[in-house]
Amino acid sequence: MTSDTKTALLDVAEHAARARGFDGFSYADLAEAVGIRKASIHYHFPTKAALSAALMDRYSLTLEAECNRIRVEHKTGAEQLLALIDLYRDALNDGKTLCLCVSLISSRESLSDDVIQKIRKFRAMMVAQIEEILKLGQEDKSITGITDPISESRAILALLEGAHLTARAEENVNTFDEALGVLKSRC
Amino acid sequence: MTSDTKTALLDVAEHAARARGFDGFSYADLAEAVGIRKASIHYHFPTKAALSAALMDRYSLTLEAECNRIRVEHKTGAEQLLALIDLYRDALNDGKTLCLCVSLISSRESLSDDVIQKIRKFRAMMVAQIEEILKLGQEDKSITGITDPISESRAILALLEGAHLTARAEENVNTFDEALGVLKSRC
DNA sequence: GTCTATATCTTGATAGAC
DNA sequence: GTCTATCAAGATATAGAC
Repeated sequence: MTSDTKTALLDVAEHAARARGFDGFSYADLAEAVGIRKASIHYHFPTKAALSAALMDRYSLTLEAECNRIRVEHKTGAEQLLALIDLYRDALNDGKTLCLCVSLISSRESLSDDVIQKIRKFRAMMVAQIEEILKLGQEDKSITGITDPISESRAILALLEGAHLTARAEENVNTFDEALGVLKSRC
Repeated sequence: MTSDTKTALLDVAEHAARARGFDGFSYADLAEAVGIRKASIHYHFPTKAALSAALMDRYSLTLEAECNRIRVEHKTGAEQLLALIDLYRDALNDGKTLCLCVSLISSRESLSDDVIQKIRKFRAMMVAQIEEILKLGQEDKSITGITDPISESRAILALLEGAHLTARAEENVNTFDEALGVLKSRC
Protein backbone atom coordinates (compact mmCIF):
# COMPACT_ATOMS: atom_id res chain seq x y z
CA MET A 1 0.00 0.00 0.00
CA THR A 2 1.13 3.50 -0.82
CA SER A 3 0.07 5.17 2.38
CA ASP A 4 2.12 2.70 4.41
CA THR A 5 5.30 3.88 2.73
CA LYS A 6 4.38 7.46 3.47
CA THR A 7 3.76 6.66 7.12
CA ALA A 8 6.97 4.66 7.34
CA LEU A 9 8.88 7.62 5.89
CA LEU A 10 7.35 9.97 8.43
CA ASP A 11 8.16 7.57 11.26
CA VAL A 12 11.80 7.20 10.26
CA ALA A 13 12.18 10.90 9.50
CA GLU A 14 10.69 11.91 12.84
CA HIS A 15 13.02 9.64 14.74
CA ALA A 16 16.01 10.84 12.76
CA ALA A 17 15.12 14.52 13.13
CA ARG A 18 14.69 14.12 16.87
CA ALA A 19 17.91 12.13 17.22
CA ARG A 20 20.19 14.07 14.90
CA GLY A 21 18.49 17.34 13.98
CA PHE A 22 17.01 18.46 10.68
CA ASP A 23 20.42 18.73 9.00
CA GLY A 24 21.44 15.42 10.52
CA PHE A 25 19.57 13.05 8.22
CA SER A 26 19.31 12.75 4.45
CA TYR A 27 17.02 11.18 1.88
CA ALA A 28 19.64 8.47 1.55
CA ASP A 29 19.23 7.62 5.23
CA LEU A 30 15.45 7.45 4.93
CA ALA A 31 15.64 5.35 1.77
CA GLU A 32 17.86 2.77 3.41
CA ALA A 33 15.72 2.56 6.54
CA VAL A 34 12.43 2.21 4.65
CA GLY A 35 13.80 -0.03 1.92
CA ILE A 36 13.17 2.04 -1.21
CA ARG A 37 15.43 4.17 -3.40
CA LYS A 38 15.91 7.78 -2.45
CA ALA A 39 14.41 9.07 -5.69
CA SER A 40 11.13 7.40 -4.72
CA ILE A 41 10.86 9.55 -1.62
CA HIS A 42 10.28 12.58 -3.82
CA TYR A 43 7.03 11.01 -4.99
CA HIS A 44 5.66 11.26 -1.42
CA PHE A 45 7.47 14.43 -0.36
CA PRO A 46 8.66 16.52 -3.31
CA THR A 47 11.08 18.52 -1.15
CA LYS A 48 12.63 18.21 2.26
CA ALA A 49 10.72 21.34 3.26
CA ALA A 50 7.46 19.54 2.48
CA LEU A 51 8.61 16.60 4.56
CA SER A 52 9.43 18.78 7.55
CA ALA A 53 6.05 20.50 7.30
CA ALA A 54 4.26 17.15 7.29
CA LEU A 55 6.40 16.11 10.24
CA MET A 56 5.41 19.11 12.34
CA ASP A 57 1.74 18.77 11.38
CA ARG A 58 1.60 15.19 12.54
CA TYR A 59 3.60 15.92 15.68
CA SER A 60 1.36 18.83 16.65
CA LEU A 61 -1.80 16.81 16.24
CA THR A 62 -0.39 13.88 18.19
CA LEU A 63 0.74 15.98 21.13
CA GLU A 64 -2.46 17.98 21.24
CA ALA A 65 -4.41 14.72 21.41
CA GLU A 66 -2.11 13.48 24.19
CA CYS A 67 -2.64 16.67 26.18
CA ASN A 68 -6.38 16.45 25.78
CA ARG A 69 -6.32 12.82 26.87
CA ILE A 70 -4.32 13.76 29.97
CA ARG A 71 -6.77 16.46 30.91
CA VAL A 72 -9.71 14.06 30.56
CA GLU A 73 -8.15 11.12 32.33
CA HIS A 74 -6.82 13.00 35.38
CA LYS A 75 -8.96 14.98 37.75
CA THR A 76 -6.62 17.29 39.70
CA GLY A 77 -4.21 19.86 38.26
CA ALA A 78 -1.35 18.14 40.04
CA GLU A 79 -2.11 14.78 38.43
CA GLN A 80 -2.39 16.40 35.02
CA LEU A 81 0.93 18.22 35.41
CA LEU A 82 2.68 15.05 36.54
CA ALA A 83 1.23 13.20 33.55
CA LEU A 84 2.48 15.93 31.21
CA ILE A 85 5.96 15.74 32.72
CA ASP A 86 5.86 11.97 32.17
CA LEU A 87 4.84 12.51 28.57
CA TYR A 88 7.97 14.60 27.96
CA ARG A 89 10.07 12.16 29.93
CA ASP A 90 8.95 9.23 27.78
CA ALA A 91 9.63 11.21 24.61
CA LEU A 92 13.31 11.32 25.58
CA ASN A 93 13.99 7.65 24.85
CA ASP A 94 16.81 7.47 27.37
CA GLY A 95 18.20 10.80 26.23
CA LYS A 96 18.47 9.77 22.61
CA THR A 97 15.65 11.82 21.07
CA LEU A 98 14.47 15.38 21.64
CA CYS A 99 11.04 16.89 21.26
CA LEU A 100 10.72 17.46 17.49
CA CYS A 101 10.10 21.14 18.08
CA VAL A 102 13.26 21.51 20.19
CA SER A 103 15.34 19.67 17.62
CA LEU A 104 14.10 21.74 14.69
CA ILE A 105 14.60 25.14 16.34
CA SER A 106 18.35 24.59 16.58
CA SER A 107 18.60 24.07 12.82
CA ARG A 108 16.40 27.08 12.28
CA GLU A 109 18.20 28.53 9.27
CA SER A 110 17.65 25.41 7.20
CA LEU A 111 13.91 25.59 7.81
CA SER A 112 11.20 27.10 5.65
CA ASP A 113 9.11 29.96 7.04
CA ASP A 114 6.17 27.62 6.80
CA VAL A 115 7.70 25.23 9.34
CA ILE A 116 8.76 28.05 11.67
CA GLN A 117 5.15 29.15 11.83
CA LYS A 118 4.10 25.59 12.63
CA ILE A 119 6.65 25.46 15.46
CA ARG A 120 5.28 28.70 16.91
CA LYS A 121 1.74 27.40 16.69
CA PHE A 122 2.81 24.22 18.44
CA ARG A 123 4.45 26.17 21.25
CA ALA A 124 1.39 28.39 21.66
CA MET A 125 -0.78 25.30 21.90
CA MET A 126 1.45 23.75 24.56
CA VAL A 127 1.60 26.95 26.60
CA ALA A 128 -2.20 27.16 26.54
CA GLN A 129 -2.50 23.54 27.67
CA ILE A 130 -0.12 24.10 30.58
CA GLU A 131 -1.94 27.29 31.49
CA GLU A 132 -5.21 25.39 31.86
CA ILE A 133 -3.55 22.74 33.98
CA LEU A 134 -2.06 25.39 36.27
CA LYS A 135 -5.37 27.22 36.62
CA LEU A 136 -6.99 23.98 37.69
CA GLY A 137 -4.14 23.22 40.09
CA GLN A 138 -4.47 26.65 41.60
CA GLU A 139 -8.22 26.26 41.98
CA ASP A 140 -8.21 22.78 43.48
CA LYS A 141 -5.09 23.61 45.53
CA SER A 142 -3.28 20.48 44.26
CA ILE A 143 -0.24 22.47 43.08
CA THR A 144 1.48 24.77 45.57
CA GLY A 145 3.08 28.15 45.02
CA ILE A 146 1.35 29.26 41.83
CA THR A 147 1.10 33.04 41.69
CA ASP A 148 0.60 33.64 37.98
CA PRO A 149 -0.48 30.71 35.76
CA ILE A 150 0.30 32.67 32.59
CA SER A 151 3.95 33.48 33.24
CA GLU A 152 4.44 30.17 35.01
CA SER A 153 3.23 28.23 31.96
CA ARG A 154 5.96 29.88 29.87
CA ALA A 155 8.54 28.93 32.47
CA ILE A 156 7.37 25.32 32.58
CA LEU A 157 7.50 24.82 28.81
CA ALA A 158 11.01 26.30 28.75
CA LEU A 159 11.97 24.04 31.64
CA LEU A 160 10.60 20.93 29.91
CA GLU A 161 12.42 21.72 26.68
CA GLY A 162 15.61 22.71 28.46
CA ALA A 163 15.54 19.53 30.52
CA HIS A 164 15.18 17.55 27.28
CA LEU A 165 18.28 19.23 25.98
CA THR A 166 20.35 18.66 29.10
CA ALA A 167 19.31 15.02 29.32
CA ARG A 168 20.53 14.63 25.77
CA ALA A 169 23.85 16.24 26.64
CA GLU A 170 24.41 13.52 29.22
CA GLU A 171 22.40 10.94 27.29
CA ASN A 172 20.73 10.04 30.56
CA VAL A 173 17.11 10.44 31.68
CA ASN A 174 18.20 11.01 35.26
CA THR A 175 19.29 14.48 34.22
CA PHE A 176 15.73 15.17 33.12
CA ASP A 177 14.37 13.92 36.45
CA GLU A 178 16.82 16.07 38.38
CA ALA A 179 15.79 19.19 36.50
CA LEU A 180 12.09 18.47 37.04
CA GLY A 181 12.44 17.47 40.71
CA VAL A 182 11.65 20.87 42.18
CA LEU A 183 8.52 21.29 40.08
CA LYS A 184 7.27 17.77 40.84
CA SER A 185 7.70 18.33 44.57
CA ARG A 186 5.11 21.09 44.32
CA CYS A 187 2.46 18.62 43.16
CA MET B 1 49.76 38.37 12.35
CA THR B 2 48.97 34.70 12.40
CA SER B 3 47.21 34.54 15.70
CA ASP B 4 44.78 37.26 14.61
CA THR B 5 43.53 35.06 11.81
CA LYS B 6 43.02 32.21 14.27
CA THR B 7 41.06 34.43 16.63
CA ALA B 8 39.02 35.84 13.75
CA LEU B 9 38.19 32.30 12.66
CA LEU B 10 37.09 31.37 16.17
CA ASP B 11 34.96 34.51 16.42
CA VAL B 12 33.18 33.89 13.14
CA ALA B 13 32.81 30.17 13.80
CA GLU B 14 31.35 30.75 17.26
CA HIS B 15 28.79 33.18 15.94
CA ALA B 16 27.88 30.84 13.09
CA ALA B 17 27.61 27.79 15.34
CA ARG B 18 25.38 29.65 17.75
CA ALA B 19 23.23 31.07 14.98
CA ARG B 20 22.89 28.07 12.70
CA GLY B 21 24.17 25.00 14.54
CA PHE B 22 27.30 22.98 14.00
CA ASP B 23 26.05 21.53 10.72
CA GLY B 24 24.86 24.95 9.64
CA PHE B 25 28.17 26.53 8.66
CA SER B 26 31.02 25.44 6.42
CA TYR B 27 34.67 26.25 5.87
CA ALA B 28 33.54 28.20 2.83
CA ASP B 29 31.41 30.44 5.04
CA LEU B 30 34.29 31.06 7.43
CA ALA B 31 36.71 31.72 4.59
CA GLU B 32 34.47 34.35 3.07
CA ALA B 33 33.83 36.08 6.40
CA VAL B 34 37.50 36.18 7.40
CA GLY B 35 38.83 36.96 3.96
CA ILE B 36 41.08 33.99 3.26
CA ARG B 37 40.66 30.86 1.15
CA LYS B 38 39.02 27.87 2.72
CA ALA B 39 42.10 25.70 2.30
CA SER B 40 44.01 28.10 4.54
CA ILE B 41 41.68 27.36 7.44
CA HIS B 42 43.09 23.85 7.63
CA TYR B 43 46.43 25.35 8.61
CA HIS B 44 44.88 26.71 11.82
CA PHE B 45 42.35 23.94 12.41
CA PRO B 46 43.21 20.73 10.56
CA THR B 47 39.69 19.34 10.93
CA LYS B 48 36.27 20.66 11.81
CA ALA B 49 36.39 18.51 14.93
CA ALA B 50 39.52 20.37 16.06
CA LEU B 51 37.77 23.65 15.41
CA SER B 52 34.74 22.66 17.49
CA ALA B 53 37.00 21.55 20.35
CA ALA B 54 38.83 24.89 20.32
CA LEU B 55 35.45 26.61 20.23
CA MET B 56 34.20 24.84 23.34
CA ASP B 57 37.47 25.38 25.19
CA ARG B 58 37.39 29.11 24.66
CA TYR B 59 33.69 29.33 25.42
CA SER B 60 34.09 27.42 28.68
CA LEU B 61 36.94 29.62 29.87
CA THR B 62 35.08 32.80 28.95
CA LEU B 63 31.91 31.83 30.76
CA GLU B 64 33.74 30.58 33.81
CA ALA B 65 35.53 33.92 34.01
CA GLU B 66 32.21 35.74 33.64
CA CYS B 67 30.66 33.70 36.44
CA ASN B 68 33.61 34.37 38.72
CA ARG B 69 33.41 38.06 37.93
CA ILE B 70 29.70 38.08 38.78
CA ARG B 71 30.34 36.39 42.10
CA VAL B 72 33.04 38.90 43.01
CA GLU B 73 31.21 42.01 41.88
CA HIS B 74 27.86 41.26 43.53
CA LYS B 75 27.38 40.69 47.21
CA THR B 76 24.01 38.96 47.67
CA GLY B 77 22.89 35.69 46.12
CA ALA B 78 19.93 37.46 44.57
CA GLU B 79 22.13 40.02 42.83
CA GLN B 80 24.42 37.29 41.56
CA LEU B 81 21.51 35.25 40.20
CA LEU B 82 20.02 38.28 38.46
CA ALA B 83 23.42 39.04 36.92
CA LEU B 84 23.70 35.46 35.68
CA ILE B 85 20.25 35.66 34.12
CA ASP B 86 21.31 38.88 32.41
CA LEU B 87 24.44 37.18 31.12
CA TYR B 88 22.32 34.55 29.39
CA ARG B 89 19.88 37.16 28.19
CA ASP B 90 22.64 39.19 26.53
CA ALA B 91 24.04 36.06 24.89
CA LEU B 92 20.78 35.71 23.00
CA ASN B 93 21.39 38.68 20.66
CA ASP B 94 17.67 39.33 20.18
CA GLY B 95 16.97 35.65 19.79
CA LYS B 96 19.48 35.17 16.99
CA THR B 97 22.18 33.17 18.79
CA LEU B 98 22.01 30.36 21.31
CA CYS B 99 24.43 29.38 24.04
CA LEU B 100 27.16 27.46 22.18
CA CYS B 101 26.58 24.44 24.35
CA VAL B 102 22.84 24.40 23.58
CA SER B 103 23.49 24.75 19.90
CA LEU B 104 26.03 21.95 19.76
CA ILE B 105 23.98 19.43 21.71
CA SER B 106 21.27 19.40 19.06
CA SER B 107 23.78 18.40 16.38
CA ARG B 108 25.20 15.81 18.71
CA GLU B 109 25.82 13.02 16.20
CA SER B 110 28.13 15.19 14.11
CA LEU B 111 30.30 15.86 17.15
CA SER B 112 33.46 14.08 18.28
CA ASP B 113 33.46 12.36 21.67
CA ASP B 114 36.08 14.87 22.67
CA VAL B 115 33.65 17.76 22.26
CA ILE B 116 30.82 15.92 24.00
CA GLN B 117 33.06 15.57 27.04
CA LYS B 118 33.84 19.28 26.91
CA ILE B 119 30.11 20.07 26.80
CA ARG B 120 29.53 17.90 29.86
CA LYS B 121 32.37 19.58 31.71
CA PHE B 122 30.94 22.97 30.81
CA ARG B 123 27.53 22.02 32.13
CA ALA B 124 29.01 20.66 35.37
CA MET B 125 30.89 23.91 35.84
CA MET B 126 27.76 25.98 35.32
CA VAL B 127 25.70 23.82 37.69
CA ALA B 128 28.39 24.24 40.37
CA GLN B 129 28.41 28.01 39.89
CA ILE B 130 24.63 28.23 40.21
CA GLU B 131 24.74 25.97 43.25
CA GLU B 132 27.11 28.38 45.02
CA ILE B 133 24.91 31.32 44.15
CA LEU B 134 21.84 29.56 45.53
CA LYS B 135 23.60 28.57 48.73
CA LEU B 136 24.55 32.19 49.28
CA GLY B 137 21.03 33.35 48.49
CA GLN B 138 19.64 30.83 50.94
CA GLU B 139 22.08 31.96 53.63
CA ASP B 140 21.62 35.69 53.20
CA LYS B 141 17.87 35.21 52.60
CA SER B 142 17.98 37.27 49.39
CA ILE B 143 16.34 34.52 47.32
CA THR B 144 13.02 33.09 48.52
CA GLY B 145 11.72 29.56 48.39
CA ILE B 146 14.97 27.60 48.07
CA THR B 147 14.61 24.15 49.60
CA ASP B 148 17.43 22.27 47.90
CA PRO B 149 20.22 24.26 46.15
CA ILE B 150 21.53 21.15 44.44
CA SER B 151 18.37 20.08 42.64
CA GLU B 152 17.36 23.67 42.10
CA SER B 153 20.63 24.47 40.32
CA ARG B 154 19.88 21.72 37.78
CA ALA B 155 16.43 23.15 37.24
CA ILE B 156 17.78 26.66 36.73
CA LEU B 157 20.37 25.64 34.14
CA ALA B 158 17.70 23.71 32.25
CA LEU B 159 15.40 26.71 32.48
CA LEU B 160 18.08 29.11 31.17
CA GLU B 161 18.91 26.84 28.24
CA GLY B 162 15.27 26.10 27.51
CA ALA B 163 14.43 29.79 27.60
CA HIS B 164 17.23 30.41 25.13
CA LEU B 165 15.70 27.88 22.81
CA THR B 166 12.17 29.24 23.07
CA ALA B 167 13.34 32.81 22.54
CA ARG B 168 15.00 31.62 19.37
CA ALA B 169 11.81 29.93 18.21
CA GLU B 170 10.08 33.29 18.37
CA GLU B 171 13.27 35.24 17.59
CA ASN B 172 12.31 37.57 20.41
CA VAL B 173 14.02 38.23 23.75
CA ASN B 174 10.67 38.91 25.40
CA THR B 175 10.05 35.17 25.33
CA PHE B 176 13.21 34.71 27.39
CA ASP B 177 12.06 37.35 29.89
CA GLU B 178 8.64 35.74 30.18
CA ALA B 179 10.15 32.35 30.96
CA LEU B 180 12.49 33.81 33.58
CA GLY B 181 9.87 36.07 35.18
CA VAL B 182 8.85 33.68 37.95
CA LEU B 183 12.45 33.02 38.98
CA LYS B 184 13.38 36.70 38.96
CA SER B 185 10.40 37.55 41.17
CA ARG B 186 11.95 35.37 43.86
CA CYS B 187 15.02 37.61 44.03
C1' DG C 1 50.61 31.37 6.27
C1' DT C 2 48.24 31.59 2.32
C1' DC C 3 47.56 30.26 -2.18
C1' DT C 4 45.69 27.23 -6.47
C1' DA C 5 44.14 23.07 -7.79
C1' DT C 6 42.11 18.92 -7.01
C1' DA C 7 40.17 14.70 -4.89
C1' DT C 8 36.32 12.48 -2.98
C1' DC C 9 32.04 12.25 -1.05
C1' DT C 10 27.29 13.55 -0.05
C1' DT C 11 23.53 16.39 -0.62
C1' DG C 12 18.57 17.36 -2.58
C1' DA C 13 16.38 17.11 -6.83
C1' DT C 14 14.86 15.80 -11.81
C1' DA C 15 13.87 12.95 -16.16
C1' DG C 16 12.01 9.28 -17.99
C1' DA C 17 11.36 4.02 -18.27
C1' DC C 18 8.48 0.46 -16.32
C1' DG D 1 4.83 3.95 -7.03
C1' DT D 2 9.21 2.62 -7.70
C1' DC D 3 13.05 2.24 -10.43
C1' DT D 4 17.86 3.68 -12.88
C1' DA D 5 20.58 7.23 -14.22
C1' DT D 6 22.15 11.62 -13.80
C1' DC D 7 22.74 16.37 -12.29
C1' DA D 8 24.72 20.53 -10.09
C1' DA D 9 26.07 22.18 -5.83
C1' DG D 10 27.96 21.77 -1.65
C1' DA D 11 30.92 19.61 1.91
C1' DT D 12 35.72 18.40 4.19
C1' DA D 13 40.21 17.51 3.25
C1' DT D 14 44.97 17.10 0.88
C1' DA D 15 49.18 18.22 -2.13
C1' DG D 16 52.36 21.17 -3.35
C1' DA D 17 53.85 25.95 -5.07
C1' DC D 18 55.07 30.49 -3.30
